[in-house]
Amino acid sequence: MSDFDEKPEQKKRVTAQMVADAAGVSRSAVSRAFTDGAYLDSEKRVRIRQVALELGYQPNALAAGLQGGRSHLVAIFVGNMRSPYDTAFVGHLVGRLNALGKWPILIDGSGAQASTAVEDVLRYPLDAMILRGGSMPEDLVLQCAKIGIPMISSGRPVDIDGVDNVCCRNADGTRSMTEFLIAQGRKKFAYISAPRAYYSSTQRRNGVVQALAQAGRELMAEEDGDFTVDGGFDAGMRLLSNHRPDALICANDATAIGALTAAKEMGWQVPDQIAIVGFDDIDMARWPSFDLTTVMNPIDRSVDAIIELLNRRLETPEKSNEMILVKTELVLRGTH
Amino acid sequence: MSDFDEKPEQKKRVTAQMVADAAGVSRSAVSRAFTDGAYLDSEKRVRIRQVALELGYQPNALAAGLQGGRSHLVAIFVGNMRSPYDTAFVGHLVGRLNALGKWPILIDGSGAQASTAVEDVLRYPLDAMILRGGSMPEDLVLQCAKIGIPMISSGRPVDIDGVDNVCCRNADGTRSMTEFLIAQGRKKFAYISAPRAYYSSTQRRNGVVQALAQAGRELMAEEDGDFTVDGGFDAGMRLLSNHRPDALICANDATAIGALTAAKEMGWQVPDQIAIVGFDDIDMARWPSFDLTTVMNPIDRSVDAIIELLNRRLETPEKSNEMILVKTELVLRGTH
DNA sequence: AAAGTATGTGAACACGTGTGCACAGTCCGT
DNA sequence: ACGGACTGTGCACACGTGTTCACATACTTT
Repeated sequence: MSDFDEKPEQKKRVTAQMVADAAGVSRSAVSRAFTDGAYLDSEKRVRIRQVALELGYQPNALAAGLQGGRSHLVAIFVGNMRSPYDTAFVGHLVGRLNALGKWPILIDGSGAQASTAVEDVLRYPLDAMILRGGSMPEDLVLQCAKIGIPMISSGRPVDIDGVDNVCCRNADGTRSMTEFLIAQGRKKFAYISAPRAYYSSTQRRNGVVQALAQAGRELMAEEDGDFTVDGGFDAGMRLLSNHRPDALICANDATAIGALTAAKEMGWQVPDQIAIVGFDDIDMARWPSFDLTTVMNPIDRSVDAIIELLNRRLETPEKSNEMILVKTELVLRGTH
Repeated sequence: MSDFDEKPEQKKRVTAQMVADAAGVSRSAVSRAFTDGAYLDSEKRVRIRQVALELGYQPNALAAGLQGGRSHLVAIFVGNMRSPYDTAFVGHLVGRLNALGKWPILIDGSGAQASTAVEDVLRYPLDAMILRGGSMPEDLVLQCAKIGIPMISSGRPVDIDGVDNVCCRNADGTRSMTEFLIAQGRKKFAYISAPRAYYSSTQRRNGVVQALAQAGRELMAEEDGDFTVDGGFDAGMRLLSNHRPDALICANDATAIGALTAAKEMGWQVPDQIAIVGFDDIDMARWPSFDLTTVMNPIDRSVDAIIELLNRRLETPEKSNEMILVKTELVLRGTH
């Protein structure tokens, strides 16, 4: 019947005490073997780690986090998991956080249960909370701030104590794009926007209007999109049926791709009759079918900024709020 | 000088003991106020929760998880954070997990540090680990299995004890698509694949070959792509320069979109001269510029299956492995 | 009125780890 | 030879919670 015993069905997690017993040392020694900079005979350290490896031991992060230090957990609230830009953004961010030894917990901000999800995740002592686009209800932001969780918002500035911001220079981007198109000889400008709730669309529109005003011009037409390809397509159809602009600036790339498709379908020659440009420089903008001229909203630089702010905030929790503005760049392809 | 005291700079987390003191009850009562099904006077319960709300108290999930029950943490290993299909998949999955009260920790499998990241995240007592696409090194899979962490793999079957699988019927999908195209009168078939390392590409190719064999035919041409639009574009260029097929089946939608663009650029009439079809039905397949006929690889049903397997595995940890096969559907649009 | 039962609550333990503190042992300088 | 500096290690405490157990109180039954 010893066969029965041979399958211990080890379901319990291996604990430091078991390693200590197996290696003939105290539990403290095991703990020290896994903490850098702790006093421990180096030969003993390797022996302990060897035993730990054989037993499959890993320090329990829950117990360690309880200890008072950092938990290494970072929540990411992402407003729209469908948007190509946001998903690409989150992809980069996750990679960087992983490399830093931080663990990103994702919260889908588009779901109906987003508020309760945020509320519940606060049961974990988070190192930080990162907001990507979308809008987290203000009372939740305040609650996080009250609890003392560092927050970093990207894509929509949040003016609350304890919240750092990373934002791209939206107006600068569309302003220089508009100036470029004016210099190129374009005269009749139109804009496809996004709902007012999207902060960045308004900013981008401002840039266009400012550059036009500087040149003594103004928008000849305007339509409402919704940051999606379908929305851009519909808005493009409506706009190009009623007006004949020679430059169409869109609130983002998805909108521009939709509008570009609509224009081609209606028989417009791009870029001969009309320039159509977007904002963001998502992967699809580069696809040969679109070859979209656009304003780059640099993901890598924004993520760098987030990581930088995160490190600074963890270093000095009481520091004053910061806002890092990320520069845009014109990406000149085939639609201007 | 009382002003000085009024700003306590409360940085420490509120603990159950503080709530107990403030409410004039024992700490146990506070704990019970937050656990469903615990004996506690209902009037007292609401009073405690009221005090907790005012103080901003939330039970510390780290300490609670230490208690022995579930940790509610679920790791998601995602092979490629750039792929539109995978990111959409993860988006859905995150939403569903949030609604279930599980917290998804993301691991970027494409980074160089992916292995150590997986190793490190195992310090948390995870409820489960979900693999989406990509390939997690086998030794890590075995390590997870040894520790006893339930694993669910999606997109690439893993035949290891303790690993459940969700997989779409790749071969069935391309087989019925091929049969459909044959019935439609197409005769000369070509295929653009992905590297052999991608399990699903091989399966999809098999479906094509089987359907052709059934009709007494075989592939007339074949090129290697890499599951990306650029790869599909290049492969399409090469293939269509040297052959004149009337049906081109691609390993996934991104490849098909690239090939479609190449075909149009070379002056091919789609679908009159050639049918070009993909696999997955990503958002972009629906975009008006592509209007791609494809095989739907249903994300919602796959995610449903994952959630189902997760629940069953948590219910009965010792149950035998399961494999759920997800049915595909033809999506007939404009490129056939 | 006594005995039994239902209800509510506090004390104490367990979870697994990091670390301050005290102590043992070794090496060096005078 | 002796005191001091240095190195290495175990003990014990703290972290914040869920839960068992015993106990106190109120209520019902014979």
